[in-house]
Amino acid sequence: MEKSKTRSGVRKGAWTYEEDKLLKSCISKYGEGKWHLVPQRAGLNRCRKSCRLRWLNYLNPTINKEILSEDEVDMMLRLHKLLGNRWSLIVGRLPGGTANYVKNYWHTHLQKKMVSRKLEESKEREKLEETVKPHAIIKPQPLTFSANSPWLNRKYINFVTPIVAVSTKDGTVANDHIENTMLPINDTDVDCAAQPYTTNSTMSAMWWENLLNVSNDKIASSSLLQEDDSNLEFPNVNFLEVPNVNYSNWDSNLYEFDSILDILN
DNA sequence: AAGCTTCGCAACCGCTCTACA
DNA sequence: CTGTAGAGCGGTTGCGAAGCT
Repeated sequence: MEKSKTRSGVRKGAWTYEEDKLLKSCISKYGEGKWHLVPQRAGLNRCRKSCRLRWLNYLNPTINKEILSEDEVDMMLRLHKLLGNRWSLIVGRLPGGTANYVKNYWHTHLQKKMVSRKLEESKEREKLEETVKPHAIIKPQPLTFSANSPWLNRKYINFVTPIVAVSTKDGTVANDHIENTMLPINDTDVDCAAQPYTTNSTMSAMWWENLLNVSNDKIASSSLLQEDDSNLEFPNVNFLEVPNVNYSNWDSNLYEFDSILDILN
């Protein structure tokens, strides 16, 4: 650090006891803030930034100069994970600290800790990957039908009953979707495959058989089908829309997010 | 004991944000 | 809307103390 003066003649470098005394008495007299006036008021040959920094990082009596406890260090790690290098926000949760102190502490103590922790984690992950073979996951696949499929051809499924009431977002039922409509297997999951609704148990069993035997090239996701009608191998199929989406969970998630922000602010 | 290296922290710098004319 | 000044923040620097050889 240069102990010389700047071009404008303002002093730089370490603060002397006398300078500290002048700054302290100035702040106690006029209070914090209006830093551009502080050098003049205090009779200091320092820039306003330097005065502010000296007060906030060193002279302010609210600063807690004790060594951080384990809990506080743990809190700092968590907050840093959450907020990144936003020291002013982090220090807001660590009473008595200063942003500069927290920043310094992070760079000198915790950064290494974090690096070594990450290294350990990646080693453990590598070990796991060596010993544990990944499972082949068999996911249920949605089913598509060809236009000639007997399941959807009226001459074969004339016994199939009204197939399904197609809900609209406002909850009304569109009766003109009766032909070739399909019930989702589970009406809470719009991504699931559609199953023709039939009162005939043999037909139902055959449908399931068909589902299990279907070749991969016949598989398409229902979401894809919904995105673009041109992809429909079977364009007349209508899928149930979720009639009333329950946003209560979303609301509660938003509430939790707000709570986090409240804590941080 | 002397010289060198490492570490911790105070302080500076440059940039962004905000308020106001 | 734009320009300007003050305030604040995060990155970086460099001094001095502590530790090591």
